[in-house]
Amino acid sequence: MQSETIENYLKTIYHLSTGNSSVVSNKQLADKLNVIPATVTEAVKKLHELKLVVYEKSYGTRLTSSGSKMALSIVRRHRIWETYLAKELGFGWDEVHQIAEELEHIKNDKLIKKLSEKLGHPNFDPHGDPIPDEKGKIQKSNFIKLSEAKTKSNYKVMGVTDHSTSFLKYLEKHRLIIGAIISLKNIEEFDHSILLMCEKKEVSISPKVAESIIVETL
Amino acid sequence: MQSETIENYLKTIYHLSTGNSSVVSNKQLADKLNVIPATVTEAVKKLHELKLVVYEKSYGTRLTSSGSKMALSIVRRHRIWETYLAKELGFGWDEVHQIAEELEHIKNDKLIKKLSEKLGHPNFDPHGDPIPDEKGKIQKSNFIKLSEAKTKSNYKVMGVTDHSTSFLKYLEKHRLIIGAIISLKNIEEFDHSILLMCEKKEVSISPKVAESIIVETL
DNA sequence: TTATTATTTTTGGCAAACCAAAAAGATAAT
DNA sequence: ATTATCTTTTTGGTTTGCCAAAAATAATAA
Repeated sequence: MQSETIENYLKTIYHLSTGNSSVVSNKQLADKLNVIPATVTEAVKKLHELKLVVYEKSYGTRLTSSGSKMALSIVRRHRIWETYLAKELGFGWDEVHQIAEELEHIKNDKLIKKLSEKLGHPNFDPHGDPIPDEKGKIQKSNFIKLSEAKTKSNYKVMGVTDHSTSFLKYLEKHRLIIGAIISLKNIEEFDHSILLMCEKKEVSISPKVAESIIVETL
Repeated sequence: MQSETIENYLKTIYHLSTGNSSVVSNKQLADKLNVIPATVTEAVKKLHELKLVVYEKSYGTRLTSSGSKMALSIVRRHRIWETYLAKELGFGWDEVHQIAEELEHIKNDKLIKKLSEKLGHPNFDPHGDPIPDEKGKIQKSNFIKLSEAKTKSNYKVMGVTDHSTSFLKYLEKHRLIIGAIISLKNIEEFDHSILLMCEKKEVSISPKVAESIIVETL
């Protein structure tokens, strides 16, 4: 099995199994990898033989510890590159993912070490996702999208994922700028719009807007 | 045909056809690419269909203008990366080639543009090889091979044409590194070996070695 | 529970990139 | 010019990663 294929499977299994159940179905993998389920069946069998996953027929697939270790190293490479592209080369947050999808497959430990060093060993990438360290350890992030926030909690605005001028102008108007402290008052049941306090003023924002604001839990 | 395979063929044809005849044999390609000649026959037929080369049975292969354009763009990517790895990340000149072999296949014009910009649009890589510009134009140099140098003249080491790690290590040992000033003392009549002074030490090198060192006349 | 739907697996097939061995063609040596 | 040698091409075969269609299994709904 080609190393790039293995890496893409492991990475995808990793992403699908964090958050939800640690067992991933063939259908889920097929959808993410843009192949048909039959192809996945073949692949996970091979990965099982390589002891990178545990695959149980008609049940699902989960990473072994060595598969998990490998997945974390790919995620590390991906996020280090994303950070590097953004910080050192001035790429926008929306451009870095696609390029990092290719760069992540270059296996050269020294290269990643040098990149990380130059960046001052960052723990989070430009999207706020945590970067696993050399040993695969992940620093837990307290950055979330405002759309995932809970009522009666306080947050600090850390960034946006939509850089359009109109969106930034909108935020400016409501003082929802980087560093602003906000307090979440209510989430409407029927449309998930959010009512919050920002600089002693009440602001109501749509779920679409909340999706594009990154906040830190205080 | 996979784009990475195409790129490796085009690049290799390009390297083999500059300097010598512009027509490259299957054997030459097979040796460089570590495949058997039969594999090359198949590949060049396909490249011919793609109009990237002109392949004539039992004669050889040469690049078309579109194949040449593509080859130059790959060479550009390779040499930009080599320069970047050396200058920005502090890799040694003997390490950069191997890593660039992988990085060169990432096709993203903006990425190469940004790297080149950050380096101040260099015209030569750490080995002294010229970097084609965006249009494929190569800055011509008046560099010569050390094997063509004359006695009692001074030269500056500008590059090499053999990028093997063992060769670069050999040069490193004798301080025959980029920028080194050498003074040619004598050329042996019977075997054309060269005696030179480099950093106040006498060094004797074989014609084979001299063939792979590029120098500038001072 | 039985029918319907969704998922998974099996089977047979395809294209890419390679190899080994044999046949054909070109080159060089005597 | 006629071997001998080297290079090229052909032929048949492999592996990898994929797909399509059908069969088997599991999950869901009536």
